[in-house]
Amino acid sequence: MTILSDENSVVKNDEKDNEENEKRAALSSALLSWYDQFGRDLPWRVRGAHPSPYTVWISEIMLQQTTVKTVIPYFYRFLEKFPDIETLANADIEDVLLMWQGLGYYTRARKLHECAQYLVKNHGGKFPETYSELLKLPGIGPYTAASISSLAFDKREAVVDGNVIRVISRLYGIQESTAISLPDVTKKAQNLMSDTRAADYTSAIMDLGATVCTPKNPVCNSCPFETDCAALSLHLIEEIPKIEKLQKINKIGKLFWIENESKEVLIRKRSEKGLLHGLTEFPWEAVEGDRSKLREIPFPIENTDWIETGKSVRHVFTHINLTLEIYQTKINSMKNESDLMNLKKSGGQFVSKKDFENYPFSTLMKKVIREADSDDQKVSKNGKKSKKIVSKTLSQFE
DNA sequence: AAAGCGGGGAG
DNA sequence: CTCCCAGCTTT
Repeated sequence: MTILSDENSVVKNDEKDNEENEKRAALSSALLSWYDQFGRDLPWRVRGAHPSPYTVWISEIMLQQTTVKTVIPYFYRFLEKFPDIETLANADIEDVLLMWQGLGYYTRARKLHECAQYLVKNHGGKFPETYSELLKLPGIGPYTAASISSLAFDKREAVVDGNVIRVISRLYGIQESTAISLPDVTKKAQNLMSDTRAADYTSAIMDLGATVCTPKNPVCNSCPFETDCAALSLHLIEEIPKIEKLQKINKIGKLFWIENESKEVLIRKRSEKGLLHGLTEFPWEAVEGDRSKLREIPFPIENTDWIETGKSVRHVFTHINLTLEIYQTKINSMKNESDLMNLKKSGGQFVSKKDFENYPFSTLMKKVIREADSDDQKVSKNGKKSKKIVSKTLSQFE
């Protein structure tokens, strides 16, 4: 190679870099113009100003794996009850869970509480501004660290979530046969980010993914990237990004609705580990597979009739399809004295129905309450009521 | 790197 | 029904 050609090569690369930079700047500018005109107005968003990090934080945590529409009422209620970091830090975790009930992924609420206490203890009750400091906080991962840093503090930190992965992988025509490379997407998203309007860029790319570059039926003729989108020109919009789907398992189980003579119902607290940990529930047991694997009545109470109500509740988790058949019984303090003692010893307690509102139930248990608490019995196909007594003695217990 | 973790609404 | 939404933590 001659010196001349080396110089040419360098010049060529510079020109190429300049072209790339201009291209990115043009895309970024187009995105921001689109946002100025079509961006959404959201409760946690302040046009022309930056929301507080607390506001951003609460909304971002709530929005994880759920939808804007679902979050909005929770957001208002939560901020009214816990208006700032210190109030949240001093709150009882049970009250935080109560505000969270029905929103799912309850670890988020626990980490929220934990993080507030951490901030009070270690950061003077204020949020740090940098990505790396934010990343150290409980419950805050790469996405939320970037979102707080950019939205509240206008730092140039690119968020990467499902929306961004979709927009970026389509724009650049990333069509991996396996999983999308997160570092690759992050780098491209970071490059695309505006130098001057970091916060607005974050809002803009999220809005684009949510309203235009949607998973199904994207509105490409309204997209600021229409003429630049690789996936669109390749006719691969519906194929990108490629998502692998996971296998679901079916579970069947029984749930036991036990009332005492005061019409109070037995509840208990779930263990602190695993699914729905720490939430309130009625006793239930489920197994994988079909109902032949179920134990008759795994809940040992003497001298009582268990009633198969014919009612059942079906609930779908991310990775489990669950069906619970509801069994009922009534016990009283005279006939079931030792049972009552055992139930209390194992963590059960009787609570009146109107006090249910003071306990954090999952949506699954709320379904149970709606079903079990209705007086009408389910009528089976042959017109007969399916309610029947299924067990009378302890001999059928294990 | 993979699995676990909720709930809801759109199509 | 299926898909997937402003992800994080644990193993």
